[in-house]
Amino acid sequence: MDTSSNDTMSSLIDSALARLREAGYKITNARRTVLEVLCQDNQHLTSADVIEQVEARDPAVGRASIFRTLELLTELAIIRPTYLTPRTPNYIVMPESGHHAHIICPQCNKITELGDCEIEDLIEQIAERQGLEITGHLLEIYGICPDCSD
Amino acid sequence: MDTSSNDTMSSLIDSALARLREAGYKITNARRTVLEVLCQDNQHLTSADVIEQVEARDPAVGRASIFRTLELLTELAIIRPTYLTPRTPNYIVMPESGHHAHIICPQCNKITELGDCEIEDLIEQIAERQGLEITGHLLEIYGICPDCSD
DNA sequence: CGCCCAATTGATACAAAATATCATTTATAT
DNA sequence: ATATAAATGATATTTTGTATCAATTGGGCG
Ligand SMILES: [Mn+2]
Ligand SMILES: [Mn+2]
Ligand SMILES: [Zn+2]
Ligand SMILES: [Zn+2]
Repeated sequence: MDTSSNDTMSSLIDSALARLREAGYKITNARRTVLEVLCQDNQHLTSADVIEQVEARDPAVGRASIFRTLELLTELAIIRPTYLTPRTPNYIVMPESGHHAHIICPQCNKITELGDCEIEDLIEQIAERQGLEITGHLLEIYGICPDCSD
Repeated sequence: MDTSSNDTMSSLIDSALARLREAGYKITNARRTVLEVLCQDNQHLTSADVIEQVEARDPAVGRASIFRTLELLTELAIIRPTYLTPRTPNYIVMPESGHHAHIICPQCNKITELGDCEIEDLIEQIAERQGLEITGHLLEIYGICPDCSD
């Protein structure tokens, strides 16, 4: 049994539940089940993955609640949506340099583009260390924008 | 008239078309129209945005071809999907530190997680410069993985 | 502990987004 | 110009996400 990673997992869940509670939300069966699934070490789950695994654990949990929970957890910055395949997300034109950096406000979704991301050196180091040919990068910074920060 | 930005735009399109051709794909009306829309300075377009604008330019272009083009352009790393709202994308559990960094292989979508992203100093500088309260960041590096690089 | 009650749920119906299919068209090499 | 595989667009279908609403439940209060 992978006890140590179970410990990490349950502490992740506990910390998430605490954040939920602090924000004034109830700890419900649906939310706990979704969190249990998300905190298992299989990262990068699609909504379909989550639905499938929650269904397996507890068929009584409804689809709608799963989506609602994913949305709520995202709002609270407990989870972050990323992408692997080109689906619903927004598209940017990647310049030939392959560099893009921006700030996203988690409240209003406003984007502040950063012309220069200034991490070329770091990228180089990582490339060498990993033995990879690096084609580009995206640096996303999450920060409350002036409009939302009062 | 915004001639200079038009120039940049058309050179962006030209470079994209060249990459398409080099990869052995045909330059079709549907693909050119989608690229024209994407290269206009409205960044961060959703697929719905693209469909709408392509429809406006040329109603003869079919929806399916728009999706196919977005997928192809992504494969060729000409565009990159990003996200704003929590939709189809994959979810990761964000640690309390708010830091996450990984490498994505554009070919096979394999993810290599990076424990330490080492850009705390840079983030600090950007925070000060922009006058923002920064809550976290995601650094994505695109690189062909060993399995795909031959 | 046992009420209370707003918050949350799950079932259902619905809307939107994306994909599979396939006969027709078109870009490109010769 | 012709040949031919690649690509297209129309259509049908699936998948994904959302609105509605009566029923349930978590958690504070007595
Ligand atoms: Mn850069
Ligand atoms: Mn970091
Ligand atoms: Zn904001
Ligand atoms: Zn790969």
